[in-house]
Amino acid sequence: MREEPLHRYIADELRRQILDEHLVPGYQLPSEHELAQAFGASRGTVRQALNQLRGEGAIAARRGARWVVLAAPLVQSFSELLSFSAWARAEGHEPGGTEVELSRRRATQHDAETLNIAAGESIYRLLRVRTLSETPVMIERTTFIEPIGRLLVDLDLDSESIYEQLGDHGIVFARARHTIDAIPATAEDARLLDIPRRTPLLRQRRASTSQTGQPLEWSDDRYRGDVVAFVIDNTAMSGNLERLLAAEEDAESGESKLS
Amino acid sequence: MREEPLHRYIADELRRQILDEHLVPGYQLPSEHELAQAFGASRGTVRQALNQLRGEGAIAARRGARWVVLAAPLVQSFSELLSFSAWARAEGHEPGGTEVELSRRRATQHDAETLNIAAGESIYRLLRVRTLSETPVMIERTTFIEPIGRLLVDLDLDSESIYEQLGDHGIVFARARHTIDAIPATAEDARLLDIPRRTPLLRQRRASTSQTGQPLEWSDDRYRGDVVAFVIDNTAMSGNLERLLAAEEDAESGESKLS
DNA sequence: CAGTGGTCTAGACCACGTG
DNA sequence: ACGTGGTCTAGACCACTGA
Repeated sequence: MREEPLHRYIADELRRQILDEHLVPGYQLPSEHELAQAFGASRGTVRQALNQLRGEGAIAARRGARWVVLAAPLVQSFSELLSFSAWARAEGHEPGGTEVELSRRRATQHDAETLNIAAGESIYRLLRVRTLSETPVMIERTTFIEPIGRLLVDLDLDSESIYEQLGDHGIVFARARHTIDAIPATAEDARLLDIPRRTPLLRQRRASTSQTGQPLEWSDDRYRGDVVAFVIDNTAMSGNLERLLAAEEDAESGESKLS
Repeated sequence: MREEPLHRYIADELRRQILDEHLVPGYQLPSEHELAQAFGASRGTVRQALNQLRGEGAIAARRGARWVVLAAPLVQSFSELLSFSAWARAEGHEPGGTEVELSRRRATQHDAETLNIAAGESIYRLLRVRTLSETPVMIERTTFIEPIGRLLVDLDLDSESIYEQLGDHGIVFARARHTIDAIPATAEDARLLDIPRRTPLLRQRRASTSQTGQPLEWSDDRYRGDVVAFVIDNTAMSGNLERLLAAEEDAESGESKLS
C-alpha cells in the first residue's frame, strides 16, 4: 500500500528496532549482504539506509568489521527544530504563545545583510512569548522578509505553529544555521519571562533559507537556561557542530573582547 | 599520485569552489551527468559527493531542478569539535591549558550510568582551565574510564591536545552527544575564570564513545558565554539538533521545574 | 516534453578485520 | 583465508521542474 522508497523503509525499520531496544549499543548488525537478502533489496539500497542511520549517529562501521549499534538516534525532525509548537507537542506539553507585537518596519543594516535585501526595504518583525503548560519559557524575536510577513497578518499567531501554516501556502524552509550562546537576561527579557534580571538565558540566533537559498527569516530566541537544553549528535564522519568565538558582529551590545 | 577516493576529491573540489566564492548562494550546479563527465566518474560517484555536501548544508536539491548552492559549509572537523587545542589553532589563537587536578576516584552513580560501568569502579577525573591568548575562557571537567585515565598520567596535559595524543595510542573517538544549556557561574567557576559569580556560562555536557560503542569519557565544559558560541547547520534532510527540556537527571543541583 | 534528480539493480575490485 | 565494508561502474525507470 505504502508509496515509500525502499531505502527509507529499511532505515525506518532498523531505527525502530534500535529505539525499541531490540538492538542495543554494541550489537553487530547482519552483514549488508544478509540485510539485502532479508529486505529483498540490492546492496546499494541497503547501504543508502545504513548511511542515513550513520548520519543520525545511531550506527558506525569499520572496514572489515560489521556495522555496530552506537546509541538511540535523535528524533531528527526538521520541523520540530524550527517550530516551538511541533517540538512542545512531541515532548508531551501544551504549547502556547502570546503575540506581543507584529509590526512592519524598514530593514536595518543587520536585517539587510542577513536577509540579503537592501537596507530600508520593508520587513516584518514578530515578538512572541512562548509558554509550556502556562509557564513562559522562551522569547522569540523574528524578522521575516516582506512577502512572508504579509501572510502572517492573516494567521493565528497565538497558538498555532506559523511554519505549519506557511507550509500550506507553499513556503518551505529547507535549511537553518543556528548560533547558540549564553547571555544575561535584559530588563525586558526578565519582565517577559517573569525571572530576575541577569538570569542566564540560552540564546539561539537562527537564519533560515528556502530550497533555493533565498533567506526567509532570522530570529533571536532566548530560552530560560534552567528549563531548555539543546542536544546534538555528531560522529567522525558526519555532524555539524562548531565552536565559534563571539565575533565583533555584535557591536550593538557592549561585548567584552579578547586581548 | 593521490591515494584518495574519487567521490571525496569531487566533494573537496566543489566545497573549495564554494568557499572561494566561485560558487555563490543561489548558483545552480551543472547537472549530475555533466559533473560525471567533467570528473571522469560515474553518476553514482558524483551523487556520493553531492550528498556529502548536502549533509554539510552547503547545497540542496529538488527533483527536476538542478542542485543549488545554499551557503558556505562549516569546517566540520570532528577533532576540532572534541579538541579545544585543535579548534583554537584553527581559529588562529594560541591555546593553553592549566592542569588543575588529575585524580583517580571511584565511579559515582552518575559516572557509572554514563560510562556503562559499575558504581565504585576506578575512574580518572581531570579538571583543566583552558586559555586563549592567556585569557581563561573555559573550564573542563572530564571523567575518563580507567584504561584511558591511566594513559593520561604520562601525557603532557598542560598544552597539548589529549585527544591527539590518545590517537597515537590507538584510542579513537568516533561519536559524541552534546547537551548544551546556560547556567550561572558557581563560586568555583567564577574563581577559575576570573569573572563575577552568576555570570552566564555556556555549558556543554558531552559523552563520547569509540567506534564500537564503548563509552570512553564524559565531560562538563563551561565556556564564558560572552566569548564562545556554538554554530550548527541543519537541513530538512539532515541535521542533528534537538531541543530538550532540562530533565530531572540533575537532581544534584536544585533546578526549578515546570509545573 | 526534454532534462533533471531520486531510486534501484547487478556486478566488480579493493583494503581491512577477524579468526 | 575469508568475510566485511568502501568504492565505483553502467544502466534502467520514475517523478518532477521548467520552458
